Amino acid sequence: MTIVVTGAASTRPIMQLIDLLGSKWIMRILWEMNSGPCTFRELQDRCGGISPTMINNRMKDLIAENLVDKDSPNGYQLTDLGKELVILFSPLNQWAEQWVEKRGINS
Amino acid sequence: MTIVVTGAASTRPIMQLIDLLGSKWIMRILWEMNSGPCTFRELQDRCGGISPTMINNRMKDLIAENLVDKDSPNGYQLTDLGKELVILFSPLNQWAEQWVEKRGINS
DNA sequence: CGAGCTTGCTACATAATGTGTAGCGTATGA
DNA sequence: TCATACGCTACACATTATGTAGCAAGCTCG
Repeated sequence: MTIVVTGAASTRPIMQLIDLLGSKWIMRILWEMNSGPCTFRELQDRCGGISPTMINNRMKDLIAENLVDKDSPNGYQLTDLGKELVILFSPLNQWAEQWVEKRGINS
Repeated sequence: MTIVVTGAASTRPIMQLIDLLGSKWIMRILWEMNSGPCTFRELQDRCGGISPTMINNRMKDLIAENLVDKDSPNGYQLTDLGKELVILFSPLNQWAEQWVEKRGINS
């Protein structure tokens, strides 16, 4: 068996997460929601005018995954679990800085 | 620490990264490549039979972004920069474990 | 040499997914 | 009552991914 990675591929949590995060707009939405609760339409703006169809579908997904909450009086907001996830993005933020620097030379 | 969202959205490094990682298959490919250099077709297998068109396009992207290297005698492999990025995924791995646990209760 | 294998990769028809825009029904405030 | 903002839907159009077939180049082995 060549798969030494740990466990069976498609059922592993990380694979599910990768699938989720790999859906278009999901990471962007999570990132934008980190700056606080917001309405449907404000979220649309924060994401640069993404279509309402998309917002709606993605929010359904995120709610189903327990990363976002809708019942609050403030509109949509991250759940605690969601917040924990987004916090893990910040090393990516730092990495991205140096990535763009190193890349910026040719582009 | 709070992630301060300032500046023009689309030009910020993190946004570029989010765009990249949000492309279908990119995270999966990066993750799979972490278990070592491999050929085009083996990578296809690791990713569960993804289409060659997709592999080819994504590898072009990853090479252009300086995350993957093709000229090695071993086929495709992560660059140092690529390795650094994939390392940042491991907290996600841990998070995913408890996410699936907590989610499993209601579903 | 030459048959058989694997390699990276392309072509292209079909299916899936995302976009853009208009607008509905409800709430809220003036 | 009228205007405005809300969450959300409908739907035609565009973009992107999939699946399958197959090519040209490079082994390897008799």
